[in-house]
Amino acid sequence: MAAPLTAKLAHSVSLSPQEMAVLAELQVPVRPARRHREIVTEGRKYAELFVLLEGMAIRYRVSPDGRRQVLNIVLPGDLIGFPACFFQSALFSVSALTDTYLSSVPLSRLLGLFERHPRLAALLLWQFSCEAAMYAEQLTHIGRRSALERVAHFLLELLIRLEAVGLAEERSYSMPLTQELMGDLLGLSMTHVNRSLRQLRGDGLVSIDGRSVVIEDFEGLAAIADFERSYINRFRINDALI
Amino acid sequence: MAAPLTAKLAHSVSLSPQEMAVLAELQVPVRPARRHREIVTEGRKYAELFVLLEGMAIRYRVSPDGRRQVLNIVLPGDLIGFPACFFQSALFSVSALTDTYLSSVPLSRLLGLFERHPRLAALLLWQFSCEAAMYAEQLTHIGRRSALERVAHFLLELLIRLEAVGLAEERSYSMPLTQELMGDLLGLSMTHVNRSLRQLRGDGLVSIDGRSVVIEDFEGLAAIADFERSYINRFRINDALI
DNA sequence: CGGTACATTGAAGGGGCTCAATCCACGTGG
DNA sequence: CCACGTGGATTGAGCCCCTTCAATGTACCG
Repeated sequence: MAAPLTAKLAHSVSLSPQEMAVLAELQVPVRPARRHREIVTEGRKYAELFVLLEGMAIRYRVSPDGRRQVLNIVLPGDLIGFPACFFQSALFSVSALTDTYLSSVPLSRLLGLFERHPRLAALLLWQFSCEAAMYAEQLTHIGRRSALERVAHFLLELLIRLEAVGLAEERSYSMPLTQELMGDLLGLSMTHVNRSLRQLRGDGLVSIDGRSVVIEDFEGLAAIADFERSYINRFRINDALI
Repeated sequence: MAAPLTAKLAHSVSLSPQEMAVLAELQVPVRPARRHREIVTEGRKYAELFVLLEGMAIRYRVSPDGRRQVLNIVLPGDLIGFPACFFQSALFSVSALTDTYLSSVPLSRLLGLFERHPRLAALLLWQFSCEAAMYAEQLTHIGRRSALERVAHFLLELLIRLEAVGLAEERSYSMPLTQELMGDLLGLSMTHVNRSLRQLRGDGLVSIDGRSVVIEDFEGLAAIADFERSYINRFRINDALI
């Protein structure tokens, strides 16, 4: 099993051998969670964070009347359990999209890190910030964009995020979500997600065959979605921190 | 000038005199920001957090084509600048709704706190979690609820939040947002916000006269909005932290 | 007194939803 | 090996919620 959290952080800062050792300790022991299994359950109490080592998951919330909102997708190296473990009970659930491997970090150990490894603490704060910022981004998309814009943006954002963790080729990847889940993520009905995808396909911007997605015209999609090339850079860490 | 951050945290945990002293230091010196002035500007770099001591503000984002999304409302005692100060440049702006007073906390001082006052650090992490959780909540509202539900929920949520900081009576408060801003917050057009408010007024659920809002039928609104009585408790701190 | 900010209301159109049927791939058990 | 069930994708028809555009009212302020 790789150490995706280490890899992710090493992209942004250079880690000392000691820091890498501490991070490595956060990523063991490894434990599996199978597809469709809940990793975090809304309403339950947690005193730990999880590191997603392999596979994918979604954060989501189901309202009493059954409407489901997917908040975002969790990729390898991401932390699971912020903000959940800071509350008396988790405010939303996390469910494995594929078979996954996780490690668990007790809250006490996390807080200990903050005392003893201030630089790592800053990096973890930054990771928490990324999660919060992604919710805020998603809010602007759902609140103010048309269905076609949302779908186009989603396809590009996923390409960039998957690429960053080595799960996509230059212009293609395997779609982890069903159209129904895409709808729940984008605030659309499944039917309309399908129609939007059809239009993008019809316009030659993307090819979809089963799970396989090929971005045929990045610029064309980016123009529809108002997608920034430098998407990933928006989340760059403040160098005053390190 | 009061110390609203101290007051807010003291609601959840009992603070030692020393901790209260440290918190007090975070809330000086005081500096004003007038109505409509930007406190944080998207794209700029920050190496500090702000504590909102008095007045209100909004977090928001404007897309290149002019569409604006208000993320949420900032009340006294709230921290401004998470997640902004952890990034190379702020991802969204914060603007004063009223004349406000702020204090500024350099990032280095914040990180120092994490080393020297672990319990306060945990409380600050919890505050960050609250902000992230509120974005996630807002996502589920905008993504999956009708206009009437959103407006009703907003009116109740604001009542509870304002009450918690002493800015509302038991069932009335002064509305800090224009209908246009409500629209930008709820992902609706201003026109439709107006119509939704009219319907709620027509049904006798709420009275609105100028800025003054009176919740005439809490239960009726709560039924429409699927609002939980214990809204504020959802964000209760994990007692394993303290 | 004119200007600006905000609220209000109407009319008309469309984007996205609901409901419903169909199709396809796949796995599973008889 | 086939029948069947299941999960997912696709497509059509109709409609309604919400948007856009537009006009008007009203309070406040320089």
